[in-house]
Amino acid sequence: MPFQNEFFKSAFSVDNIIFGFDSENLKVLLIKRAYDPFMGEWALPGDLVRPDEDLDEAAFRVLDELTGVKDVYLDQVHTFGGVNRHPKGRVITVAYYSLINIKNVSIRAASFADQVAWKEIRSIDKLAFDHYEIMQTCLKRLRRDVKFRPIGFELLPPKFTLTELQRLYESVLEQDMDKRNFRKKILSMNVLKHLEEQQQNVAHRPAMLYSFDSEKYASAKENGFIFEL
Amino acid sequence: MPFQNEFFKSAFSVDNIIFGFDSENLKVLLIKRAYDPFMGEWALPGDLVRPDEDLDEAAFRVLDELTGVKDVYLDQVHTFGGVNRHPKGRVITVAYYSLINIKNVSIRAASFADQVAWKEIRSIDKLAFDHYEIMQTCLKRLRRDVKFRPIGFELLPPKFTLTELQRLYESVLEQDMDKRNFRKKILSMNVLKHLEEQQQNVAHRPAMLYSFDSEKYASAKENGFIFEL
DNA sequence: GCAAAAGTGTTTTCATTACACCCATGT
DNA sequence: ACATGGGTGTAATGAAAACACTTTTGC
Repeated sequence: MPFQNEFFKSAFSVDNIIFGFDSENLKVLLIKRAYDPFMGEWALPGDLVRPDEDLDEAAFRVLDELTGVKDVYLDQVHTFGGVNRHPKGRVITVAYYSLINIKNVSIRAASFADQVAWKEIRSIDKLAFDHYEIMQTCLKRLRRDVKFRPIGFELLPPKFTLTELQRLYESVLEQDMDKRNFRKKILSMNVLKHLEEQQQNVAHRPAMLYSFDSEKYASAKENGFIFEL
Repeated sequence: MPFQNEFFKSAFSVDNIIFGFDSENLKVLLIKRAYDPFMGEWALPGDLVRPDEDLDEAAFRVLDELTGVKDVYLDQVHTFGGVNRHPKGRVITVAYYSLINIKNVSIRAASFADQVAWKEIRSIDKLAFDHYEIMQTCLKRLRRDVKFRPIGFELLPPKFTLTELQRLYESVLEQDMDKRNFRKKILSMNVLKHLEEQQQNVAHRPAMLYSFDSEKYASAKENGFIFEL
């Protein structure tokens, strides 16, 4: 299998679908493109992978440049390689999705973007390149993953109420859930730490705060426990 | 995001994990490499993606060249892009897995391989490049998918007995199942066609033959039915 | 005192598991 | 007649779903 030059006329990129949650709706971070092609249109943040960079590294770099956050949940989803997906040449792109707490982040325009903004998922109906398809694929993946892994917590602040957690799941899965059953189930999993702390300044009975207990989760998983919502 | 030349010094390939089942064990199709690097070692079949070829096309092509079969189940799994995964340059590879009926296939050596052979999964402990890791990732994926989609049938001949189907699931999932419960469940899904035909020449009561009924499955799926084993 | 969300158990329904014997065929 | 795998039902258990009222706070 000798290497021929024609095979080296291609490039690869990563594109990030960065999900966030604002206590109401599931959102995704988009950029307005500053260059052709698709100048002025909304697109997923992404970049070409550098020659000395692993794929995951590239995805983390894009995320960091845009949001300043590191150490977040990030997972590869799918690689899109249609011959004509990029008008300027053969570029295959590896799609990643990440989950971040929207409040920890002050987004900043990067070199490749005029504007950066959180957009409600449901309001998006087109994006540059094949990015709309990529977003839908990642959304589908998120919906599947969130039921089988405790990743929802990544979208919330460290301390949260059970109702916030429920709203998050309802928003991601686009289905309502029963309050009592939700609590029963999530608490029975024994992955939450019940804090001795309440909400402040709310015009109703204040809710107790919880945090995700990664130690409990790790040891439960050791014993064959499977998170499933 | 201008295109710079240094980004075009890389190549991408596809690698196929081709699963088969011989009524006993889960197997995977491997090649013995005819060229350096890793000449003489067992590896996954794969090839560089051609400039005018979609990723999926490339995966189908590799499969076809090796086995002569088309129209089989094939799914993208993950993209491996470590900087040094290929000793001769930057090559990222997109891994696919496919499921084929081992008896329909007469494997043939391809240009890039001396030998081609079905190897029992459990007997494999190393492969060229990062192919062992790739195989493990695909195996994990197969084990997950097979529980949620009716893909197991792809590994069997068109007509099969319920026991064969059960052995397949046991072999893929590496766990024994109860005969009565397995039958009850798979039959209650209503995706099998009960044929008026039996096994021949077996030294025991002949089993009834079944086939997968893709029409029943399609219409059940329309109505929100979810296959789950 | 009223609005707003928090918190809390029981019953019903359904799916999963565990389990043992007779049947049809080839040799 | 014996060895081999084929084929069948029921009872017990546990998980999921449905469902309504009291509590605490801010205004």
